[in-house]
Amino acid sequence: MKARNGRTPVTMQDVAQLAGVSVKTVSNVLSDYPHVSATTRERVTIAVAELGYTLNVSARNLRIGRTRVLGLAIPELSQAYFAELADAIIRRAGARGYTVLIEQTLSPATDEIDTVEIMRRHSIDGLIYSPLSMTASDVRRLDAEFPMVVLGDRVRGSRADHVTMANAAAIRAATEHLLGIGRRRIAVIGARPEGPVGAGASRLQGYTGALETAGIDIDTALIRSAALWHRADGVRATEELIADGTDFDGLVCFNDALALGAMHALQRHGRTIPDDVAVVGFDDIEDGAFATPSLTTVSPRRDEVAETAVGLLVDRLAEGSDRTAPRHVEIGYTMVLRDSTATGTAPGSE
Amino acid sequence: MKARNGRTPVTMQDVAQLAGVSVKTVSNVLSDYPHVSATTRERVTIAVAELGYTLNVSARNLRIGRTRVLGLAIPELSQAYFAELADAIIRRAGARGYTVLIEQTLSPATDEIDTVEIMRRHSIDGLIYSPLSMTASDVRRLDAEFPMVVLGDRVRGSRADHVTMANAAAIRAATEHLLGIGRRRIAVIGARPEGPVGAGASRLQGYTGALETAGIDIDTALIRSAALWHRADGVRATEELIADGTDFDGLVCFNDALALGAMHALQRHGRTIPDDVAVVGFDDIEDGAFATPSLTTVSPRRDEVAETAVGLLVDRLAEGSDRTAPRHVEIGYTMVLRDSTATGTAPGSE
DNA sequence: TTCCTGGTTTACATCGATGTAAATCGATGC
DNA sequence: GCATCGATTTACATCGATGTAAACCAGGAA
Repeated sequence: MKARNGRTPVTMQDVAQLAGVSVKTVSNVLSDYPHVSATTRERVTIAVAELGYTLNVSARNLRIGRTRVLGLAIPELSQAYFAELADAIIRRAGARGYTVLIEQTLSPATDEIDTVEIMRRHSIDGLIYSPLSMTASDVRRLDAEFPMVVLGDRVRGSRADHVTMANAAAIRAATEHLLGIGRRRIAVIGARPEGPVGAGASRLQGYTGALETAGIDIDTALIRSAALWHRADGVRATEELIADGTDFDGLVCFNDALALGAMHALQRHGRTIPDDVAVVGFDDIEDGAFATPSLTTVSPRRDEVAETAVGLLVDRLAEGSDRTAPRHVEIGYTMVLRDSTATGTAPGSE
Repeated sequence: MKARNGRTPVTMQDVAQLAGVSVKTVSNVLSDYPHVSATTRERVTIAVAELGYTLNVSARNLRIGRTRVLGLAIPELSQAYFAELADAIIRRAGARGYTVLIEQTLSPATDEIDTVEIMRRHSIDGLIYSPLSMTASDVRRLDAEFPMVVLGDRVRGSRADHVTMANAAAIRAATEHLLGIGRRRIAVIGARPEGPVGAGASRLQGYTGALETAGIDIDTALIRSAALWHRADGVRATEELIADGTDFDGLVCFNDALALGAMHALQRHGRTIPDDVAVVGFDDIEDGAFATPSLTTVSPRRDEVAETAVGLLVDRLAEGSDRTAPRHVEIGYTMVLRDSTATGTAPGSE
């Protein structure tokens, strides 16, 4: 049992032996315990280097009870918004000494299984959960007694912390921007077929609210649903809008992917943006800035969301207080004006 | 010590006690050991449910010596190619019972530190490493005696498995496609300022090779470098090309982000795609399909790369054989023809 | 010289699970 | 009735680290 085949199962035991000290002293050196003599510290350091010793994290995790790993559950990484969000979260978490384990909830395999359970199995310290839209089982998940931050809409009565976005206000501002440049027949893409839940519902409220305030009647022919908020859904909805002969000169999309899909479809059908149709999106993903024309959008301040989410979670983990009341932070938004709603000037100017 | 504050540190011990069996029996039930009587199994199952017991993964990891977590080190998730790759890898890994821990190597924080060391600290079973371009320290990393699959270019003499792409051949095909539609002044964006290393070098070879075969002289004014292969770099290079007064009617970009940035810049400067300049990219990210005009590109078969990488790694972990020789798989490519190189017809047709 | 003090170092128990090998048990075969 | 066999179940050691508390040790005060 002593002779190993190929791997290097060097333990603190081995290091201690080589350095001629106790295991605990090795541990002390490695964890920067202050009261270690310079001589000892050096002997241990050398022994560590010589043996190529690496700490066994599983052992430490077991002993300490923490893993310094955060889980991140998002619908799918291939959507730019989530990729950029994950990027931001990984960076923030890294800055605080945490690594991130990602689980995609939109995967067919994960579909039926409780994500939280899966993630827990990997002994994460806490979870950041960004549900696409809240389903019954999501709500159940949120009730779990587990350090968790939920992104998106708030679920009342849950024990989790929440970081929400000003969905309604932001889409309202976007809609008002279109009204402000003189558009009156404003279509909207992204309503949820399954009804008034989650981000889709709040965003729709923003749209209708803006129109009502402006004294414009809601035309249901202008309200289009989209199942997944992917580019292809934007194309589909826009083509239906065109095929139906619906007249529109403005388009509010509930995310940038839909908007980019919509722009693609519009241009394929010979409509000029923004002259024939002015388009606004939501999310401020990088693609939008480089699309032709560049896309006006609402930035939900992704970095601020990431920072807040990680902050809330890490705070909660650090505190000895297990039972702090759930906290809720709402992040603001910023309008990002670009060519897809530019007035007067040609799309080439900036 | 027995009364806990808020958490639930239910252990197998507790379950065993409640079910009136030994700890090992509980373990047996949970790990589906076949020789357990139905009665016992049920008693244990009930006790587990009643106490809300969850396995302590750290403990199991320590005992077993494996964590079922794979590390994935990529430059940055916010780049669509890597996001889509990560998506694919997470799915494949999930299908084989592994979760994925992501580390971004392009982060300023990680910059100086050895990624492999960081990741190891998190007790992953293996690592999939996708370096942006090979640096000296990268090569050192590859020498680590640790189950690892490297994506991209091959490093000779490394102990790691490699999954490479047909970089040169693919870009050659892309260039030949432009030649095929009659372009003769073909610019290229993506050469590396730091010299002939990695993917950039192979891809440049493909470009020059195609031109040479076609009997066209290489004009160095047409070869533009880009540091990061982001959209902004594509914009910059293109604008320099235009500002310099360089004449060109075709453009090969070493990835789609560069190409999308280039298209943006071209259109801003009033050039029509593909009539004035035909553009091809590389990666087949989703954005390309929805850009205006849609982008012709080379698909490096991301899913196949992901499947192969995960497969190689998992195989290696499963095998008892510690010292299999490093394996190398080269994945093919597929040309994806779209409007940015369409001939004759207007960009609106398909 | 003896006691005290505070910095160093160490022995030992422990985190929560699983592998090993042996004990237990009921039924079968002679 | 007793040995045997396979299915169940269990006691115990063990994975590799860290917390606790006690031992050790050198220098200064008494």
